[in-house]
Amino acid sequence: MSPVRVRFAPSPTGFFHIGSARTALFNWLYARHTGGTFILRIEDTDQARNREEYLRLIYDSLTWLGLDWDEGPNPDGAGERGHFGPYRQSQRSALYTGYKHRLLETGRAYEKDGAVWFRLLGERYRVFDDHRQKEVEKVKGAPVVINDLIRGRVERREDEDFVIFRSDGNPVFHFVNVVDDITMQVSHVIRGEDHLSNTSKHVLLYEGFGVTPPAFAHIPLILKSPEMGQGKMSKRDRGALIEEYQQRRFLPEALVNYLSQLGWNPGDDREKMPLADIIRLFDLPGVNQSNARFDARKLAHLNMTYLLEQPAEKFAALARAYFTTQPNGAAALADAAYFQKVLALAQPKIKSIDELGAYTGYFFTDEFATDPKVREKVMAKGDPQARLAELIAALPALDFSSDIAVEAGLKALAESHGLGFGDYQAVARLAVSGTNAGPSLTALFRVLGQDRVLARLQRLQAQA
RNA sequence: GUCCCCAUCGUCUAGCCCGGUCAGGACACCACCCUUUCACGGUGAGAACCGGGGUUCGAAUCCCCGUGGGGACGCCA
Repeated sequence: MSPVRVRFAPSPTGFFHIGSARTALFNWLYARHTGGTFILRIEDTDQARNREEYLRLIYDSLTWLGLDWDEGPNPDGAGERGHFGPYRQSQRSALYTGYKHRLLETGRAYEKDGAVWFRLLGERYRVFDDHRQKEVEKVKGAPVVINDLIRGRVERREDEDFVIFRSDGNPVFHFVNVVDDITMQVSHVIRGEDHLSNTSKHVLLYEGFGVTPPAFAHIPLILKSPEMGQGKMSKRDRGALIEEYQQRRFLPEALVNYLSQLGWNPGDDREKMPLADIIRLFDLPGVNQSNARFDARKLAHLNMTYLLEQPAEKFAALARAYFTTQPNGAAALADAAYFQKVLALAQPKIKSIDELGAYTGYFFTDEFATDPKVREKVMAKGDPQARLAELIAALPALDFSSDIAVEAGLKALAESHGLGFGDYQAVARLAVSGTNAGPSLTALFRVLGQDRVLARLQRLQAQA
């Protein structure tokens, strides 16, 4: 059997979105599963829309996801690797011209209106096209049969000659795609189902060149989640761009894990699984045929489970990188030991790194916001002023050496007034953090320290 | 409009190929437990075979027709 060679062939005409990422992932997984080669090819034949920054984004996104390519431009953009290059279509024009002449010479292509057209074989007739509202020439030829690895046998009839070189002299997608796959010896074309109806053109082109087509595998599309509306996910949809997850500092392994299971599954109940297992179990016949809707909540949940199991040092590194980019991040990073203690409280509670700012804000500044609703509720119940006064009176003598000590001290305080711990909790929490959610009160006290806690209790007392 | 693909809980899906298990898991939602808050975790509940015809002793599973969803119909990729 010939070696597996697959490619991901994005065009740098826009942001890198979730659907592209999954197509790249499935190609990459298949290459790694089979011990084959993963090629990155840049389809930059649309000169009007290509942008250098989008190219950079492709490299960065793939690298961030951990989808390394064996052949293609180097990730830093300088030079390339592999023996089938160049890997940017804009640099392959001589090759395309050669292949164009082959078709011209055999009569499978002809010039018209300054463009070059691929000639279909069969009986010709003219008919009015409803969709385009004009009369066109059609060809009645044999249907093209595609034996798709995921869809099975698909039959489609191509009935019109189509342009392979524009009148501006540039080749079009269908043509370069096929020529590149031939010359790069691509064995399996794994791409979105939106290309299924293009495939008949491609197969015809292969036949025109006298080349056996590669195997095709058309994967299902990613649709918008129900609350986002109908149709396939587009670049404009919230959560559709890889960049967003990168900025929100999702763990790439969580995103890869989630994406791998959108249209594929290991055949059992496992969902969270190490990449090595995904690679081992992934195969084309296991890919689903129906489109999948993107579920941001499930992704967030998966990210949380990954976050939970990160070693403290790794979590700290992620947190540092995050705070470095935050407006008030310097304050958080000022005291490394204190920072570490705060992170220990936050790690088991957040779903993604970007929640860190909101979750830990009051640890790093005294000017934190107080939730007005929480405040109203807390101050309306029981006798918060009395509890505050008791807390303030007891605080100088409170032992802050450990959670246990803080807890014992607070319990003793409560008992001395014939009350329970719970009678102090809400108001104390409001005073030190401005909210009603967060780490345990004892941890909150201990990490914040005696001075901060006292000052914040007094401040609330004065305000109320 | 024409062509192509698809169809199991709200969502991702197992089961389908090789008909016969209370149609299983996960996310979300709800309840309870754990918890001195909020989460996490645990337990439990509700929740699906799109409809109609066949084939068969028996259909989520095989076939056909509807319906619904998606995609493609560019000198874009």
